[in-house]
Amino acid sequence: MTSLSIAEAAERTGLTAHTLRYYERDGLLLGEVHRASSGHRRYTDADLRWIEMVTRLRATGMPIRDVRRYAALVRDGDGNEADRLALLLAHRELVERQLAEVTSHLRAIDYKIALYENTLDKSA
Amino acid sequence: MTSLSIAEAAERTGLTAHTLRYYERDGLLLGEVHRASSGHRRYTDADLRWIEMVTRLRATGMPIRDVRRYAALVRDGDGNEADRLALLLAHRELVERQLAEVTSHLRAIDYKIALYENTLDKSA
DNA sequence: GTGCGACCTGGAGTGCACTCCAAGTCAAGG
DNA sequence: CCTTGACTTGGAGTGCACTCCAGGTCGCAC
Repeated sequence: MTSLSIAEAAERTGLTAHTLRYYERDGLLLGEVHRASSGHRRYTDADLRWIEMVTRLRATGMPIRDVRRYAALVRDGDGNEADRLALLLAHRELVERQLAEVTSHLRAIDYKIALYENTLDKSA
Repeated sequence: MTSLSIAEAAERTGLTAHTLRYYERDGLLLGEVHRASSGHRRYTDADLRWIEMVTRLRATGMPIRDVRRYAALVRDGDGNEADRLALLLAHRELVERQLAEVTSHLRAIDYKIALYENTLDKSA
């Protein structure tokens, strides 16, 4: 169980140190990150794994507020798995709808691109 | 060529009247929307088609700033098709990367979902 | 024991994309 | 004429997610 400084954790997770502190302050983590005697944060593997999950949720567009809610459920421990599942399922639904929407808009943009490529071919 | 009030245009485009005014003010449209003698905006079919394109660009994550740049190119007329194409191609590239990223994060979340479904199955 | 670099905190600031407000205009209905 | 409702404007306000700052602490190297 290695334990990393905030700078190292930032590098591992792809977040900034600022963001790591912000997530902790805002209740997105499972608790306070352990501190060294100096008061500096020390991130465990478990911390990093959780932060990776948070990153996945954020990268798929889940608002901070909902990540916080999910974190609260996990923090509360066993017994609310159904709630966690419901939250994740709702999120997946949303993401899939968004993926479909973006894909369809992208196709329309592709069509436009093809038009421009045609125009430029002819004029060349 | 019908011509619609801002409320009607809002309904057709799925944007709010506020947003339509904001887009116009911010240079995302191809020019000032025509006004009735009362000073009220009157949207033409061409306006709506352009707004639809803006909506597609926005819905795929293009920042306002870039939509404005694209609008400026179109407004400037013939001769810069290569620039427009480059802008759209760059955008497509970005969107595709994002789609891939979101999809891969979603798969990881799906895995988590499967774990919860398992847990709940067993305990049921 | 002084300087340095990495870190700490509470709180303020930033950028983006809207979103809303106050005060006013206009055309139509009663 | 007066009211009503849909609109106009410039500008202020909001929500989100960071991002940064000032002032301070800690432990190590010189």
